[in-house]
Amino acid sequence: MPSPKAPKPKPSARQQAAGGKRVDRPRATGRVTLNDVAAAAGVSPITVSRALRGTRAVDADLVKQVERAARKLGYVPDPAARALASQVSNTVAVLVPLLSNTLFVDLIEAVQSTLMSAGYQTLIGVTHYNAEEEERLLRSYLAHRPAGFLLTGFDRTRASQQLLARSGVPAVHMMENLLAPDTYSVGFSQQAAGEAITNHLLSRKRKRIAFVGAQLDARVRQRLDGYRLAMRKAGLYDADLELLDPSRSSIGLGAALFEKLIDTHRDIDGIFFCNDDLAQGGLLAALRRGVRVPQKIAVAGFNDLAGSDQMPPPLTTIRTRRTEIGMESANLLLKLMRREPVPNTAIDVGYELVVRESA
Amino acid sequence: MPSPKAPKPKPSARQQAAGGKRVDRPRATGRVTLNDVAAAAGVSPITVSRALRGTRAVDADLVKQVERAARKLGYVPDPAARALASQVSNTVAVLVPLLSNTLFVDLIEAVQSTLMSAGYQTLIGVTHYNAEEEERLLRSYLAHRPAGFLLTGFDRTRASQQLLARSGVPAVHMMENLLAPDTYSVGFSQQAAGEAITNHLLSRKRKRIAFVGAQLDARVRQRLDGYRLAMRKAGLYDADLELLDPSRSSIGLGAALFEKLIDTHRDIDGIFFCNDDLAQGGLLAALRRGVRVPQKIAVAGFNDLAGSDQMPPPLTTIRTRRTEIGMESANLLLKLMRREPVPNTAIDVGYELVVRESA
DNA sequence: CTGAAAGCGCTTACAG
DNA sequence: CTGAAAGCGCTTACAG
Repeated sequence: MPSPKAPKPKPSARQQAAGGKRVDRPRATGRVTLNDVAAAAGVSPITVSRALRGTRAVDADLVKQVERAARKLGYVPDPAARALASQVSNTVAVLVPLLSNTLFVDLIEAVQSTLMSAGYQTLIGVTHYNAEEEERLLRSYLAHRPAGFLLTGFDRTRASQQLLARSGVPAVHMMENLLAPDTYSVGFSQQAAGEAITNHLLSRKRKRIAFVGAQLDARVRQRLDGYRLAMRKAGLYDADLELLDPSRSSIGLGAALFEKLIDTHRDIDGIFFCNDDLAQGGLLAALRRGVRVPQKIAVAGFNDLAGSDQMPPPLTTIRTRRTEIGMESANLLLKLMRREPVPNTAIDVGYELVVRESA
Repeated sequence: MPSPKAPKPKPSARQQAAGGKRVDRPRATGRVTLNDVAAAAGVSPITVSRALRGTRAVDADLVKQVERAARKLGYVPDPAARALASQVSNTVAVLVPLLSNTLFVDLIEAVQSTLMSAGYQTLIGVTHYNAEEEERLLRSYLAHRPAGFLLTGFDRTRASQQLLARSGVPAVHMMENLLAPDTYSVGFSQQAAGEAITNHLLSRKRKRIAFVGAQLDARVRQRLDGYRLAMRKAGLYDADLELLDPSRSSIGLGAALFEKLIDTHRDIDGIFFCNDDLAQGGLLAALRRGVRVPQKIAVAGFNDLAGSDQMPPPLTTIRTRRTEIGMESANLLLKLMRREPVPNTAIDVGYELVVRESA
């Protein structure tokens, strides 16, 4: 019986190793690596790493040498190796409720172009206005060691909040503002904007102004708060004038809600739709039903989406600065990721009342 | 003078090592690793790796043991480590021309949900209909060792094509079909669809049918080809009836082009807009100008986008199966990534003529 | 069916 | 300002 403790062939392997580089088990990838660049430039790999990233002082001549070698060899850093070694990727995760609302598309386009020029990738996650789905996405993205998060709004699960806090990954919240320690946001007061557009309808001598809302997410509810405030201040608030539907906002839904409203409330003389797609549907339904806008009913929307200026009649609305919010959010996040000092924790970009013919 | 060759303190470090685990230079990450799970389950790390991935046969009991340990410890695999070791990430890059056309948003939503349930991440790149931009994105994504590519259409730079071919990364082309070896696509014949909607206008007794196109990308040109074919077959083709504008498609542009067209061509009795947003703008402009649709001019669009069914009058159009294309493309790519046999290299999902009141 | 060793391509932490 | 060594957390390629 051969002893299981018989000497292993290891010593000979060591002898081979002593003779030069071991060549067994090579996992050739064909990729140009930092080592290749280092060899070509005649420096050590760490110097290449530092020269290319510019994180630490490297002799200017060496930097040039390294850059030349890297360019010549067509070197492209490996993000996976980088992420593994440094424990942080170059990926920023952006979480939005929906892609079918052009509002968020504008936001994303701005974010993506700003982050891309700074060398970051963007991972887009769609939460469908669902806090549980958001939590799931957060968990999955956290495994990728994102460099930062760009989130929409503030209402998320307790677990999501803890996940974010514990991870230490910098995050910026878009579209709303909230003053709280270690909380960064770029947006505007949804409530103030809701109040402003309601006040505009009031200034047009309207007394029976309805609020039509769909989706009913946090931001819609804040606009509703603004509407209530304005109506109460005018002494005209009537809970019966609120038509709230949790379904997804769309042109078709706007048309349906408009018809429902005018069939049940014959005295209405103004409508504030919480989003432009609803308002567009309302305008088209009014046209079909022969309801004159703004003479019989003044109509206002929110967000100033594509097509609102072409409606019959052109829609009065609140223009939100999505592109600006996207850019500012990305820039703020960039600073946080680089651990640079940040002046404001809540940037208010404001909004704009756009008066057209519908109100 | 102390000798520079004095014995280093290393031996003592080695003695320490002999007494247990070396603890110098630990880079604590706090992360639960494969090793932790292996220790808890009482197996080797490779067994954990195999048990969790299900790639190779592992004893059923061991698998359960490992899964229990992983769950208990809250183990989440590290994608960066995985990508580095296996030379392939779990990321699929999706390249679309634009996000502001809901067509592509529908496509992305379908793709993302299909891929996510299969454990893949989606990286979305926007090319802005620019082949150079696409090439840049391709290069940057290739560095991430994507598991697969989902591309829009077929017209890209020569360099992009070579990049793709050399990378060996599987790719599926969406929205069009092309029969070529090692080329996978899910879409429909843009030309046939363009011909079909033109034929529909012809069936409505229209003789002076204009084609209004914007963007003028490959797919729009194919629809134009279909229009020309139908008009020629009917003996009614007139190059003067084509209004082509390279700017980005929008409702506003559609309105402007409609007005330009009717001001210069008083005999037109039908218009095929290459995209629904243009057609919607045209319909709204017709309303403003008092041009009756379809009595005076029949109007048709393409894609069946949101709002087309609410237009005054509802728009006749071609419904494209974006969600189906997205799902089928993702499923096809999934098979290619798993190196499973693939039956068809070009899946035609067809299209649908939706007749409403505008034509 | 299971495992010990090596390696993927970088960066960190020290040291000088 | 520059570098040698170790390590990030996995999987591949062998071996049994």
